[in-house]
Amino acid sequence: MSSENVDRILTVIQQIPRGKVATYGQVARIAGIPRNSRQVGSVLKNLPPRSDIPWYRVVNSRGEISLRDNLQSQSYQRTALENEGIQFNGQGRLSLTTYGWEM
DNA sequence: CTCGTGACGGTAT
DNA sequence: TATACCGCCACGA
Repeated sequence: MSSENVDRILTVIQQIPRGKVATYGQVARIAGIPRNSRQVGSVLKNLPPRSDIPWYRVVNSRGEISLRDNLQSQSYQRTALENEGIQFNGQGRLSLTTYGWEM
């Protein structure tokens, strides 16, 4: 993938305000690569551990954390979001009211 | 070059 | 609600 797209994807994610979340699809569209949300996940996956990119503010279209494996990162993401006031329901999904960024 | 894979998403059934 | 496909495309085998 062109570093161009990678840069745009990261730039978009950095625009997500604290306490709000965006979906992979939204990030992809805004970054200029509609229907290619897989690339967003791919980029985040390759982020260096110490990155200052708020990757945890990116969730899937169903409002869930998309880290099937790695329970470590999974709980880290959930905690990070809850620390920003974002709430989860009993099914591990976000309350719809927590969206608010370009929906 | 071909294939399988995947932090995804939309539509159809 | 759940399962099945399909589109999309970078990446590595």
